[in-house]
Amino acid sequence: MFNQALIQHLESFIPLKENEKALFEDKFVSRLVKRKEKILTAGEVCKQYTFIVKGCFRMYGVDDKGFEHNIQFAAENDWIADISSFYTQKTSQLNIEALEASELLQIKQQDLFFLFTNVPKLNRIFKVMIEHKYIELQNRVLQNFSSTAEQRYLGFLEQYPHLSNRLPNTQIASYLGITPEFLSKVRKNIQSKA
Amino acid sequence: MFNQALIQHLESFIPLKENEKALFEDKFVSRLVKRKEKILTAGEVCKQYTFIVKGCFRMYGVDDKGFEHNIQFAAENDWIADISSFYTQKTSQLNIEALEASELLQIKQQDLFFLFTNVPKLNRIFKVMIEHKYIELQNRVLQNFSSTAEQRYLGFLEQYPHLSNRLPNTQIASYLGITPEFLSKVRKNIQSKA
DNA sequence: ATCTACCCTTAACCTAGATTAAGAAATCAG
DNA sequence: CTGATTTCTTAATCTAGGTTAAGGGTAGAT
Repeated sequence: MFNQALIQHLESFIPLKENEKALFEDKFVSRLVKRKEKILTAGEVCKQYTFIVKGCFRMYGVDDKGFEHNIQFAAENDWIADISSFYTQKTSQLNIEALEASELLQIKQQDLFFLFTNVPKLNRIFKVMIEHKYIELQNRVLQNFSSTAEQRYLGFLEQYPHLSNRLPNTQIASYLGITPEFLSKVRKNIQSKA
Repeated sequence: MFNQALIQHLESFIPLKENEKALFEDKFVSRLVKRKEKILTAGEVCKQYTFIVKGCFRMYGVDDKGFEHNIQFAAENDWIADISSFYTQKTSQLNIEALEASELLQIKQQDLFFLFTNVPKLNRIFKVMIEHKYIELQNRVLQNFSSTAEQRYLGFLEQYPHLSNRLPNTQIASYLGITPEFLSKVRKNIQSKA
């Protein structure tokens, strides 16, 4: 029995025929990962495109001083991959790590390309998906520019209410580009206003 | 006679047939703009996808204190649009302004969608194009995280050598997220090292 | 060719956020 | 259930980069 979460997600874009669903069943591989387990490590090539059935991940880079910087989070019914490395097949500068014990479905590059050829409507779906990802990333750039740490934190709470009470503050701080200590100060300051 | 720059650019992805080229000729509109002229103003919907034949543009947002923040530059043989607004047809938060007197080719959303339908390979071209844009933006996010202003400036010089000696420092500062005064300090500091 | 608007730099002072340290609270794995 | 690890917070001190102001240089429009 194939996982309904993925099919439902894809059909939220365009309905699929039974034989198309069967092709997916064939190519996606189910996998369980533990908390803190990495599904991509910097220096490797990103060979899998991952759909998250259950759980939560972060994608992060490490700077020259050894500090980690979260670029994005992803949870249920979302996709995660280093798109740059996946499409260019060059080594990735990024890591993808489970923040909770998670369940996922993965497809290899060559199998995804097979599906692009044999299920043409998948091109449209993935074009729209990457457009969404692009827009999300652009909003992130915009938000980073235009705000103090407090404004960015409030923006984050608004944009990711389902994640904000699920992620440790230390991970949120890393996403916002500030230290956990300063986030603590910011939170205190917000509370004293309310 | 149709503009060769656009055709050459598109054919760098996939060769086109004569009748396909004719369709482009029909749908793209040539336009000249002066320095400082805006081709998109925040609050409007981005209705045109723009190919730059000659000249140079910046895309920027304005924060709540009235400060401008450059998100990207684009010059000859590159495309510029607020992809978010263009695809969603919601009002844009961004402005696109000519930094030099420029020559461009524009296509309206409905005409581009017409071409997507009638020249199917254009879907592939635009999928790859947006993948490139996504990768560029992700690199920008990564670079912003991982560096001091000096490192980011050096990274900018490396990544955009053709633009760095063409743009006023004040625009570069806005891209890097620092003040022109501080960029001046950074430049001085770099020189005294060399 | 020249006037005007923009651009670059310097310097003195100021603030948001980093760093370090350390204790209390929460969460995870066995 | 319990010890081990992670997480959250506070506070003192420090620094990268912002702000303001002002002079000189450069490039665009007419």
